[in-house]
Amino acid sequence: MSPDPIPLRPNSKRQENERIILKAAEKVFAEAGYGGATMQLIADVAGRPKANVHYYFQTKEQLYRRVVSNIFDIWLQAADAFDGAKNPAEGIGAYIDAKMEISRKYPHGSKVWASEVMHGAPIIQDYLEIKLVEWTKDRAEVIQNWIDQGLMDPISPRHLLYLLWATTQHYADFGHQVETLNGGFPLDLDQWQEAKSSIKRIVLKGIGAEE
Amino acid sequence: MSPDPIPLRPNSKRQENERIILKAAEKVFAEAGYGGATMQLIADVAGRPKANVHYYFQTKEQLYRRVVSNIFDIWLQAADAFDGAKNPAEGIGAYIDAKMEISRKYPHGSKVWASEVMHGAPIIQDYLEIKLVEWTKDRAEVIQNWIDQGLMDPISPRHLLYLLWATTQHYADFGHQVETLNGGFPLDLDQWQEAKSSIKRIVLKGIGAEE
DNA sequence: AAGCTACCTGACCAATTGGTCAAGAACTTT
DNA sequence: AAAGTTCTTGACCAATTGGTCAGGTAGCTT
Repeated sequence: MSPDPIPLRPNSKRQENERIILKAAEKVFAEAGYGGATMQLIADVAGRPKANVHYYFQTKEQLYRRVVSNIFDIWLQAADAFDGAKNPAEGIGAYIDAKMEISRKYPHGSKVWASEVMHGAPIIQDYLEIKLVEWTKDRAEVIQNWIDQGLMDPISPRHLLYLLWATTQHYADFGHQVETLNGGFPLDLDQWQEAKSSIKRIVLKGIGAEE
Repeated sequence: MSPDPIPLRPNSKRQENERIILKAAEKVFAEAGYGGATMQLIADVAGRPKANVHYYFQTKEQLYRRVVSNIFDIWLQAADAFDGAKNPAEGIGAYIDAKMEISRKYPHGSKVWASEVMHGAPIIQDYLEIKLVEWTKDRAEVIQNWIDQGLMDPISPRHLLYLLWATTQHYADFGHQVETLNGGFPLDLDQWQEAKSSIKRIVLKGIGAEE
């Protein structure tokens, strides 16, 4: 019934073309939102006819889902920085660095993710309810351990995590605002560095975890 | 040529109907984004035929612009909390309270605003480039004064403001995520209180401005 | 060179979109 | 009660949308 053109052994051509389309889609979804994005525009940005996009991704929703889960995986990976550490200053410091690098390197993906969650996560509820809940629980426990060991002040781990997420995402999601307030120019590398150290300074001192 | 049905002395009926439509529009724009929102859905939520919505707001963009500027004005008003204060703990503390109240009371509007900025502020560039730039400059000066008076640590005022905006907005914009991580329930009043005091505690200590 | 599979795409379609309009209903003002 | 204004809305339209499909090409395997 369904032709289902997905080959058994992923062809290199398919992989490459999917990559190009996903990159274009990420940009268009980020700039226009899910509802505002059109398959035609994605096709144009990817430099191919619309039917070709539909050859690789049958529906708009499938394409969108791939874009979202790609960035979500990157997002979760930043947790590695968290895990190896033996004290809050090291762990949270590294986590801030990692998340800021994500905001800098994947601004489109960050926006797509933010947009998705903001609109009630209609497409990736399952991700949120399983992976994220688990991830948060683990990390909150790490923080609680630090508190119990007297390595930092007794602060609600959950609200600390929200502060970290919000602040680091801000530089991607509200990048346009940040840019406007920077005289119309994107932050340069020095300014990114300044942002990172400002955040780390406030947060680490704020939770009583200075080195 | 254009009928232009706007009466010279704003009728009370018009005011009331505009209010109802604006409220419905705010919700729909927040949940679906500008591109995903439809005039038909807004009309349905407002409980009136689509043509009636078009009677009060000629175009989708005009309606949207009104929704966005309404929330932006509320957002800027929170600055009052900032201004009256004589030291950072009081000023920034009050500002955090005010912005958290906005997140709690106007979650739809906050999302619309966030969405607009995230997509490059195509509709309200002018607002951003004039009002916001000015507002930020003023507030940054207030913070700089506090620093110069030795009332707080020497921290980049700009990045501190970003941290405040991001964190307080988070509870509205990412309300769905917060709710999911709260077992599927919205924060109750005690939890909002806990959020506020956690943020204040971290930030005020973090900038060296404890009372 | 024949056969198979993956890839490609112009033309097309049903559904939905923002927006219009004309004809009338409901108020105010005179 | 007539005249003028504001409000209301079903029916309609041109444009755009996501998605389909048939007929073709390119490249590997035998």
